Amino acid sequence: MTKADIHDVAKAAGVSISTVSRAFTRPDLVSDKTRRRVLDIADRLDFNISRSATALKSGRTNRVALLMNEEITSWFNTEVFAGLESVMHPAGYDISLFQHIDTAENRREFFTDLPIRRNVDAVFVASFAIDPPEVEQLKRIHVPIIGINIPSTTGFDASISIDDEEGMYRATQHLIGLGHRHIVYPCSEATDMDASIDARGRGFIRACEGASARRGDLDWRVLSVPRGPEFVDSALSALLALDEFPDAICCQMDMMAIPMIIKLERYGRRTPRDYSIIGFDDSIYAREMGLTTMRQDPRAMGRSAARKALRLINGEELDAGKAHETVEAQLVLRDTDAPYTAS
Amino acid sequence: MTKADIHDVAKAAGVSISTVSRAFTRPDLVSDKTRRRVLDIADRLDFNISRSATALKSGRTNRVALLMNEEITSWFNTEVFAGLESVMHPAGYDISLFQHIDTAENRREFFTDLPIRRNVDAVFVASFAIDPPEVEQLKRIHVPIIGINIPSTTGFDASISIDDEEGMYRATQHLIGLGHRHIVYPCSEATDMDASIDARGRGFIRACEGASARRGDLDWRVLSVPRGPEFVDSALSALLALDEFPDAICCQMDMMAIPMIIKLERYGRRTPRDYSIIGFDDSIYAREMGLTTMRQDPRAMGRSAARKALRLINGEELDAGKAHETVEAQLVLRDTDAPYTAS
DNA sequence: TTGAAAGCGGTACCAT
DNA sequence: ATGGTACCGCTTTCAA
Repeated sequence: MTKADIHDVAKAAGVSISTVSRAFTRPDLVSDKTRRRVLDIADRLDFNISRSATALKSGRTNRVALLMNEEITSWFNTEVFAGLESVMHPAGYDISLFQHIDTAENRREFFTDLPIRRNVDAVFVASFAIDPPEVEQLKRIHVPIIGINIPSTTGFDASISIDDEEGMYRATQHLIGLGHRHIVYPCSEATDMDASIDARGRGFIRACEGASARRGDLDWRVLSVPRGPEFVDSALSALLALDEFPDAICCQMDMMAIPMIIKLERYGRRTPRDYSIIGFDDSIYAREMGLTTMRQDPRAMGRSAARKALRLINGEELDAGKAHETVEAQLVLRDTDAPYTAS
Repeated sequence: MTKADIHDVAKAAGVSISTVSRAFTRPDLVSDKTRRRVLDIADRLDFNISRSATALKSGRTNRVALLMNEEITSWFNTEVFAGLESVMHPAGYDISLFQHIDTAENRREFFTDLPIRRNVDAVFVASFAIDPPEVEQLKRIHVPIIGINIPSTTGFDASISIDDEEGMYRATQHLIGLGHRHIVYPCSEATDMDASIDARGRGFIRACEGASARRGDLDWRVLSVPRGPEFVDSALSALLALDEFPDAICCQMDMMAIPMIIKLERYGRRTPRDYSIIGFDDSIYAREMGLTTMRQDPRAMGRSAARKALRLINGEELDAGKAHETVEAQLVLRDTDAPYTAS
């Protein structure tokens, strides 16, 4: 017995295939009795509407693309994915994931082949910059393009981004406000890919330059180390190589701050007794560590982006001025910051 | 100008739609010259083969389902997903994710509605137990069912699982071998869902009972605390409430071990000076923490499961005895274990 | 090597 | 409320 199709169900139920179809997709157009019988028989026959057929007929694909810079396994990317999924899945969409749109080669391959062309109903771009020619190529697929944490909204139909620059500015201001005068910003080197990270560095610098101009006694510096699995150790050794250990450390992200706290403890440096440290993200273990940090909520961003996408797919207008959204990071005060005390 | 379809391309290239189709899917059947021209024009017209149409015609869906107990955001689930994705995506498959198949209600809903019926080419079940009636329902969709970390292979066409019981047995043996005689196993309460977790507890108990029988001087206990975001704090307070602080702590997972180390440090308990501790998973920050742990590689399991699925989808047989695989966890020695010394 | 045409499994318009 | 039917966009014989 091969799989039953719509005709088998129609026959078994003594109705036409139109009625079977309607019983599934427009139940209100079918009499109660008929609908119940049809659905019952369909269930018995293991029948279900084919998404491929529906997609073909409707001209939609019921699929969206998600472009990511690196891997989905990073905290940020996973959360974004979970947020998108929580809205798109119930709406009947699959998410087709394209990771590692990061190296020049991968990018070129993706943007010239454009494998998603005519095969997705929307495209999400998560946390990387695409340059103008790439935007142009993307637009050729003629579907909404929604950005998540993107540096420029040019070419995007909608977006939601965190204000990294302002967030890190406020984090730095917080440390300065506590009286710290020797502040270090350990970070992995800027890439032209990860705009979020770069913006954070600018926020740190702006806060420090402002404070310096106002008071003049601020000793601050950026400790830039190569990217890679060893970046924390690199930052750590750079930190320990300084003439004087800083009062305060402003971290590019929690993933820098958390191991750093653990390792500094092994060198006898304890927070907040010996130094204040602040993270960025409020990601895994931040709460357990008691890490003071700037919280962002990538899952909520994913949800918001998904809702915008659904509206655009359905041809609805986004409320004026609501297409592009910026959200602020929130300072979460915990146990790794304290007022400066001469030691 | 509306989107070009296969006819537009055919016309522009002066060939039939058959030739356009073949130029994409069976390039070898089309003359070089023709193929080049067709593909060129297709590109110019932003044309691409429709996956929906291909799927419909071929009877395949180019989609697989992934069933998860909780959320994709857990370390294990993310890694499994990444592993599956790395194989399935290049093979042309989307992964349709079904999270939270955990509560009785969600399960019932999923298994009776069976929304994936006739709409996926394979089903992956990640780290939860499905009971016999549920297996029966799943089988009604008549596609391969592949398990990842499942307690029983009954009803599955293929599977790959880690041997949690043996892994935790060896972890415990390691601590006993170091001379520790007072060992505690903090864990969150067993559920009938998460079989991995339960098996680990059994491994701990088996090791302890064995050692007790052999030598008799072992003081061991399981510290079971309610699940939830506070489970580490619950375990910690239970631990500190013991009459005597243990020599060694055997953790159900790294997510228990890592915060515990950090928090114990604040109570003056340092590892490995005051106690040994071992984790399970080798997940995030384990390396940076220097945590001695049992490593598992869920990403590799995802890849393996995906490869099995592709073979089954293509009607190939799996090598005899290779359908169901069990892998061992690996002991990773780092800095949180040391021989027992009277203190 | 290429073209014509019959479906794949539905949807939705038009009748009744 | 229900049925008949053209068609969605491609794949694949079968012929030429």
